[in-house]
Amino acid sequence: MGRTPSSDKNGLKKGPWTPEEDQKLIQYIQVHGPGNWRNLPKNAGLQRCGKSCRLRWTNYLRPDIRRGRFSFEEEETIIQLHSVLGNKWSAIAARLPGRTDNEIKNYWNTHIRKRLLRMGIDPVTHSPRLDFLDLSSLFNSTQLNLSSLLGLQALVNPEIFKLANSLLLSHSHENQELLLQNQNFQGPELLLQKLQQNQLLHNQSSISQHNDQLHNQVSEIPNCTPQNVSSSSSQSMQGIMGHYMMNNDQMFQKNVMLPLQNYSYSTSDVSENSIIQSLNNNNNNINNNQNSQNFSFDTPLSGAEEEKESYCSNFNNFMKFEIPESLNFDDLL
DNA sequence: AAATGTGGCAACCGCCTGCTA
DNA sequence: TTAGCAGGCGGTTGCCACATT
Repeated sequence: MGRTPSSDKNGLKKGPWTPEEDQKLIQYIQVHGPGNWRNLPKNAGLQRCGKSCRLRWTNYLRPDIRRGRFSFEEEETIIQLHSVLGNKWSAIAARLPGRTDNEIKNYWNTHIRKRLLRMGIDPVTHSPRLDFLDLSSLFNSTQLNLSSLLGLQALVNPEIFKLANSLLLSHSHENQELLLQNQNFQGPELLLQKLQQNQLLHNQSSISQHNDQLHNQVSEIPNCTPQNVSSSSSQSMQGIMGHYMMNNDQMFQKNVMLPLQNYSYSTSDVSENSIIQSLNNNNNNINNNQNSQNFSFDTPLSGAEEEKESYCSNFNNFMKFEIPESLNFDDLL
């Protein structure tokens, strides 16, 4: 693992550490502490640069390192922190005891990031990627206003559009004016951008008030029936989606943005209480397995993933969509 | 069984920041 | 004030293991 053992021009060894080197480093630090990293290798009898010793110690040998799979809670924390902090791995690691920035970075790049991409979520902005469905041409070629957008109601969950409309009304009259008056509507990006901006800019009390409304409205959404979903993106939605159902402030993103990417809708018999409960229990232990469904996946699930799949199934059943192959948007608009 | 592709991850690289003389 | 240095940080590399063809 790692790089081929080699030496640099100063005769210092590079590449993977041997057990003997690890032992030397551990023993030295246990006795003397790390002290000056530059002097450490010489004092410890290691043919390594100080930097290499420091990295080996902080990323692998430190006794408080927690190794093994990331738990569901850890993964949730990483996603949430990343949505706020970005690629500040050390800052994220500071909130995950026993995990190193390097480990978190690797986990993000090899697991979380890929899954977000499969879900059509931009791993940088944590927002839905509209290129996921490439609707730009559709919207650019059609004069669009809010009414026509809401005309999609026949195709998607009507309650979601009701929610979207309600949000537009409650958040800002600007939205309506923008959408209804702008005959040269620039496409879905603008719509979503404006909606998100208004969501973000709304003051705290309004958000609080709005969250209550959201709860009431979401609780009115009829029960849904699971439907076989063939696309990989839909499958992966059942995992990380857990994060996006956690935060009430992100409800809008989940209930409005994501449905816009997934046009076909079907209802299922998920418990509305379980949805609300999930929304109200961010980062708390949730063991609501009564509505768990069995799904097939491309790869075996880790413990954390299995936990998530079960945990998220309620919401995912609720938010399951398909894109009909024969869909003709011109007719709809 | 061999070749090829892919995922995972430890380790390296180079830039940045803060401290100190 | 500034130059030098140590440590921190994020991005990238490249090998190994496993899966797929």
